[in-house]
Amino acid sequence: MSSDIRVRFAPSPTGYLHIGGARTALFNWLFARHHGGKLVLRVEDTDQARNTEEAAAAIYDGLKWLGLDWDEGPEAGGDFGPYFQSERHEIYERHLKKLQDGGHTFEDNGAVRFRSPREHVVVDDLVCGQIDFDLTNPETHPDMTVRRPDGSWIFHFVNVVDDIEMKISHVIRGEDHLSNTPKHIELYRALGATPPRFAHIALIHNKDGSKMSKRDQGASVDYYIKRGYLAPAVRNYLCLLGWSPKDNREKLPIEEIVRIFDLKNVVRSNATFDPAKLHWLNGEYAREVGEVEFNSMGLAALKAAGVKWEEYPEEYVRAALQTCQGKINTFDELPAYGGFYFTDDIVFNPEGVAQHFTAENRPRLEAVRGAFAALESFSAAAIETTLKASAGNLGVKVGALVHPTRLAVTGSNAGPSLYHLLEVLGKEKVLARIDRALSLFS
RNA sequence: GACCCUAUCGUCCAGUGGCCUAGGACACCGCCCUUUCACGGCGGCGACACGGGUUCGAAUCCCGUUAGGGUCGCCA
Repeated sequence: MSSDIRVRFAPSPTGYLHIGGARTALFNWLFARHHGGKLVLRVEDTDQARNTEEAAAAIYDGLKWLGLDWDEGPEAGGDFGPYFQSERHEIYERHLKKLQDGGHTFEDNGAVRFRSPREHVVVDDLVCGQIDFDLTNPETHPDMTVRRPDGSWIFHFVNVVDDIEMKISHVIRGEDHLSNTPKHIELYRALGATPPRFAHIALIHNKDGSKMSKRDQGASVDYYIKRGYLAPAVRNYLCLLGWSPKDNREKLPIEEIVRIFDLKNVVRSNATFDPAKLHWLNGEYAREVGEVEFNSMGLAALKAAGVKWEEYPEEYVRAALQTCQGKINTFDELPAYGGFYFTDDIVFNPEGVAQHFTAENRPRLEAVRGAFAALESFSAAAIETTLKASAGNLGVKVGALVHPTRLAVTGSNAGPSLYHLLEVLGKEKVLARIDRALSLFS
């Protein structure tokens, strides 16, 4: 399906993809994909920063990770390039000439400024509705500069020129640009162009209500990549920030969101980023990913935490990780959750020790050890049967044996299914760990 | 300060004049399930910022106030 709909994401190369920018890119992407239009990626590097390519690469990485592919732009090419503003001087020059020829500019200390027509401008925003701006007063709405004395360009101008040249039909961007829009519209008109449709989406805030900025933890997409979040989960969560399917569904496949996405359903008020909800959503996705993906994500997280799983047999590693799936929400929780599989140097939880390594429990753990030692097949089923039989013999609840045993073998009060974890660990290791734990009893 | 946007549970969303004693999700708290922790199930806590209108009837419409956010750059 072809369409004249063309949208763009136009970040400046800051070296990382801001979560708010990601959401803006996402909404542009959804809009483009929904309508069968095109998404253009344009790098706004008018400042001609040194390492533009490198800094921009970080943004590509973030977009790619989120699965937001662009149809035109860096790495993709296209008929409306170049896609770096620093390479578009001639184009800006041409439009400036047009502006000057039309008598829309004046010089001010070497800078070129655009003379506002001084009228009311109505912005008909797809999200915010019709807004009437009164630009008649130069005191409150000064004429904007278009070009500096040193020849470099001002954002507003190049932004508008590029959108004209790239035939952008819809500008979907952050609400922080809403107040600038009437000025942009004046520029479009002075350049003889029809303004695109605008859609300003509300900003994303921190818990304390402040605008999310680079300083804030979790403000960069990279943060979630490093912490082992799943891209579909982060993307799904971002969709929910300012948009909803209107039927109370929270977890939706991206294909479904593309299908039903509509700017009409975009909320007008600011949203607060809620890490807890993302954490939950990620867990929902982590529970349903395939074994292969779960394990590879898990191994990456273990490696990042310095856990040396490479020294263990492949089958052991695979089985160990599988006992953890369904239990953790994000992969950065894995080292603490299942790290005991990959070291014999168990660190015991102090509260657990005080609670379970008691004089009363000593003979119980010894009994468990004895029963395990006598086991032919060290399978989860056999272990369970044995442990329950031991509890029966001792006249105690199963829990009275489970807790000390778990603590002795893993050092923790919580973890994967005890029976399965013991099976994975194997008889030899289990007995050795119980012996060591026994020596720690008060 | 001027201009603009916004205003429903702590948070994210439903709700567009009567179906609302306001619904869902996250978080939190109970109970159940259970070898732990999770998951899951059940239940609880919890909001229409305030004041005026309009209307037979307002969370929903209008005005004002307050609050939050944004923009007013030779930053992007």
